[in-house]
Amino acid sequence: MSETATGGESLLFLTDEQLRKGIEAMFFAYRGFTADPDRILSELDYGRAHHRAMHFINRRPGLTVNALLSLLGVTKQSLNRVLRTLIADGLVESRVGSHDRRERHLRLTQQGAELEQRLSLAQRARMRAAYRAAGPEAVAGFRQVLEAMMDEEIKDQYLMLRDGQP
Amino acid sequence: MSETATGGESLLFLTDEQLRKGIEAMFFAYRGFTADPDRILSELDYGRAHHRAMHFINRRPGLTVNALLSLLGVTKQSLNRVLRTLIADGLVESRVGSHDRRERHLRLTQQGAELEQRLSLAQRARMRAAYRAAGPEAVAGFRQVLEAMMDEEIKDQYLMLRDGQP
DNA sequence: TTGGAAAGTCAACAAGGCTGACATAAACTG
DNA sequence: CAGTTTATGTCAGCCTTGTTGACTTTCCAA
Repeated sequence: MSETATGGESLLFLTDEQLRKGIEAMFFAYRGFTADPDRILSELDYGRAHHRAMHFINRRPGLTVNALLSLLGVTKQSLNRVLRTLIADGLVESRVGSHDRRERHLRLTQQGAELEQRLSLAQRARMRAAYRAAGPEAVAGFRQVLEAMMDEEIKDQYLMLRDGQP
Repeated sequence: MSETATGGESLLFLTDEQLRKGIEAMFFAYRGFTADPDRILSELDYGRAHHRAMHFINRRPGLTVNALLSLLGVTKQSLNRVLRTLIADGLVESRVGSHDRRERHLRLTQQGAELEQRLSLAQRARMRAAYRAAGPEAVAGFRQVLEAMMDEEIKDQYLMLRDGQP
């Protein structure tokens, strides 16, 4: 099989060498991705898990515990521990569902929204700098590759979140 | 300031909305990125930390503990725990440096190289599928954005690894 | 009215981060 | 040569965040 061209299109970007660079880029970039919020969180005695929970609660106010569980991909026991501290600290509010009273609907309190904003601002600042440095075409490619890398079920959730009422 | 054009170029890709999508894409994609090796590792009673160590030892055979430490961004105590099990299990070999005998130089054993290959193969398979689905232009953008997202010192290490003798 | 879903809780455990303290050997420096 | 610095390893203890398993309470829906 020719290595330089197949069907008229170069496949050099699929070499193990290229893949390896992508893998290492993902690894190192993810460190940067979480670094800024992590710094803020550690001052407040919270962790990444708290940030993630608050992010999605902010994105979908009133979502149920089950829905959050499925977005985060962790067990309810693990989430519950985080959620309990957030509720105890007055950052998250848990309301019994009106339609189905077994469900708990979660939303950020004023105070929770403020912290979420602070974390989100820091994370967006880095992302914005990266986007600006790379340019719009690169950003489109960035998102395409990431989306293609997701597990199917997770991608469905991502798309729903991405395209639901923004 | 105009929102639609600045210097003749649209900046719509820098809206908070776009940044948010990128942030969520990073989060969900990273799950996919680690999912396949994680499955293999959990069967063998190893974790992600073992994989990361083996990856870089494979990439730079003979690298010192300090160099590995700095690539991974963890403490020596944390790394040592992982390294000790890898050495005990015969996956990694530690040799006293010939020039500076304080240093330990790390390399994969035959057996270690086999496991590394297995993990790497799984991870590359997903990456390859994502690359193929997105196409070469997208892949270039993907890497550009990731590189722009890294911390400076980490980026230097990444570039050295990326461009050092391949 | 009963089955099962949603949620919460308790207990126990593991991985993998962290800090601090200390030991050793080797290399470097004055 | 004496003293300091560097590279590494190790012990002890702590934290976060993940896991499983067992069990309860609530309460909707068939």
